[in-house]
Amino acid sequence: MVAKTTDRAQRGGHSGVSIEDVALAAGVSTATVSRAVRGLPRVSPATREKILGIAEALGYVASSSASGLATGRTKTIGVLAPFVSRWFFSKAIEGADRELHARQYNLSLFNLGGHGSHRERLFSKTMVYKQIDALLVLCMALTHEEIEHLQKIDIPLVVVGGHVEECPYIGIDDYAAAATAVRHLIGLGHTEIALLHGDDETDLNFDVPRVRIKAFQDVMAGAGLNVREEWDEWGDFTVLSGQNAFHRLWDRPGPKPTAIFCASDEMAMGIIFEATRAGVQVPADLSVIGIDDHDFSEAMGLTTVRQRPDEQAEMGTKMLLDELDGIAGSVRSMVAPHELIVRSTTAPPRRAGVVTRTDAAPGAMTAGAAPGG
Amino acid sequence: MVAKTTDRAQRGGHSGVSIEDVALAAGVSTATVSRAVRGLPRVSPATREKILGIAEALGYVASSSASGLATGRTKTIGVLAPFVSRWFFSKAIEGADRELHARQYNLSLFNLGGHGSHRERLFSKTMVYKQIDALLVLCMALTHEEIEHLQKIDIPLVVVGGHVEECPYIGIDDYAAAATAVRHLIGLGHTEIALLHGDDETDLNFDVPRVRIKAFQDVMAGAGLNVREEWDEWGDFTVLSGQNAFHRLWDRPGPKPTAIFCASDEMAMGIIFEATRAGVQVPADLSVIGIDDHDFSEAMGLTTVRQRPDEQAEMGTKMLLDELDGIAGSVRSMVAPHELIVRSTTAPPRRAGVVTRTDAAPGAMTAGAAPGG
DNA sequence: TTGTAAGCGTTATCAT
DNA sequence: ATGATAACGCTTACAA
Repeated sequence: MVAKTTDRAQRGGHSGVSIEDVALAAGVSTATVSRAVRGLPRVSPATREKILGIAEALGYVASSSASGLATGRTKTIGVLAPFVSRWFFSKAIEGADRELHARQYNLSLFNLGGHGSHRERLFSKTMVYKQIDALLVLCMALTHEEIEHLQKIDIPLVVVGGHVEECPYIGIDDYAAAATAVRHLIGLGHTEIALLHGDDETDLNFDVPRVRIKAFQDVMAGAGLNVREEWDEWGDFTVLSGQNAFHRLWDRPGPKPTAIFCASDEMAMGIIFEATRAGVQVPADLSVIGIDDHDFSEAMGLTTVRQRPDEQAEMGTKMLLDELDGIAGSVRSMVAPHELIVRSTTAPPRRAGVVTRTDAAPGAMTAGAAPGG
Repeated sequence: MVAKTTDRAQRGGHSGVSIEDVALAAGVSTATVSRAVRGLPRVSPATREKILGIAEALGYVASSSASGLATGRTKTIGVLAPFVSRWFFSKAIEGADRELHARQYNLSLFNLGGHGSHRERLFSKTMVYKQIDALLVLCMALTHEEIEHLQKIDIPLVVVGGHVEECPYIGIDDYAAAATAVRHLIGLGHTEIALLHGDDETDLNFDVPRVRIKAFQDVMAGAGLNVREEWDEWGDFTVLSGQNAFHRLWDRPGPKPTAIFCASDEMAMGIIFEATRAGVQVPADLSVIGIDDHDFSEAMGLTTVRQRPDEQAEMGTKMLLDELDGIAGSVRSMVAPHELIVRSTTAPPRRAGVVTRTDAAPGAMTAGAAPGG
């Protein structure tokens, strides 16, 4: 015991008071301190109170490394994300954190960088293995190798917002959500509808964009509507890619669509900004609908299909933690709700024959939010 | 050694292969394995290669708890943030992650919830103590008690984006940045300038808003310009608060400003959306400038003063890690650069006598990005 | 109710 | 260059 202090000093002196210090001060064994501070039974109220008081006074906090080593649990769950500053991901992280925080777990963030072959990306079990008790994967495009790695690590796992083969999954029904959006446009009377999807040109496992495309095509076909090859545009879910898509669409000669379905709100905003700048009025000349209900969508009046990544991640985290708590079977796939939110970027198309670029539709605004380029 | 397997099974079986398994398979001691896998010297090339091969084959990954216990370092740094899904914070987290990832550290995220007395908020050393090697605090308003706690934890600490007494700090010169914005407006010829600041009505330690207000007042005074009491509005840095501020400003009778300086881009966007909706043209009727250079600012054409939270956090993280690497004195305060980005939401004021609500200024857009509310 | 002591998987010291 | 071995601080049977 005296030697202890000496040893510690010799080894460079890890700071902090240990369980033994508390035990000594309280005149009990470390085992009792351990039980007391963790609120376990088998400690008399008197000793518990005494120990807690001393622990508090000494500023004792258990070493997570030590208890992790002893129990085999780190009380930390990992969150794997391709981005952190994009809407879906930052919201999801926030949601996961809520649940984690409430249940005294820590959140370890692993940002892998976007999906795409050109990005540097070292994903190995080394990163996460033995550091976390469970893993929440956010809408990642994963290679087969990565998926294998993941599954070898034998910890609870759930993916939010994108399917990964063989893994439990939480997210909206992308097909239904996209179909809802397209039907809204068709219901308004549109027949000339463009698509701005979010495919990335890689071979990665990421089916969200494809599912939304499929829904678009099916609904259009189901309504007997023509899908024009040249109105099929793509982006990478960002505002900028939406802006670029607008120009590709409008700079090309030929007829223009009266509505466009965008696979994300951010791309929809890009369309709107550039449309405005080009003198194309929304929704008079062009109806725009997205998917997400981004933080800015309400302010912009964007019609969209809402989803709540925070709630999805919160639910996923809850499942993970329940599983760790011994409730086997807690982790399972689940579909999250979506909801059509009609605002003011969608309206019936102008009647045919009306000149497209001059007068505003009744009630439409004329001031500019995207001041001269 | 044979007993080992048995023990493990008895105790519930922590999975995974240990250093001893590798040592056994390689016919060397655990000490040698430890040196080999960590790339330390004093291992012959031959044995090293052999060990590495076996480790790889067995899928060995060192237990972070065990090495954490042995070394006293967790190889993870904590990031404390009041929000994660707001621009500044998500960017900062991304920046911190870059540096951390590059140097093989983990990032543990602690989301404390916004500053403000009504929010539930349990911040104690318990949260972070003995779990992290260093702490990066993101622009938090901290109570005195919290600051004390922080300082008692004797680990490297740096705060990014907001001053905390006695702590090393990295961030832009808020006074200069705000002054730059206001001078730009004045340089354009504006004299009727409103302020949308971001004060929160709490007693917390958070001086960024106050510094920006002071700069506004000083520059106005220095230019001999009048600061109107009723043009002093506040928000909480969000788009919505900017929208609300616009209405408070415009719904009141009396003269209107020709320009407004907003303490953040998001609030500036709120102003622009509502101005547009109300038929107030930007920049013809109202010039708007913000601070940040938010992701959407370029798309919106927003004039602003750019700052780079990711780089600030990256720098802060680098300092922290250098300090941990034994380079004493690495952690120190530093001012990050800012830069005026002139886009298209600022222009000279209309000349007096011109009717305010009818015709657009030459070249200004007339289409609406905020379709009929 | 409390204590004893054997792990947990590494690292680091000191021999060899 | 390599190996024994004692920490590291905590948990948890099991004994008392």
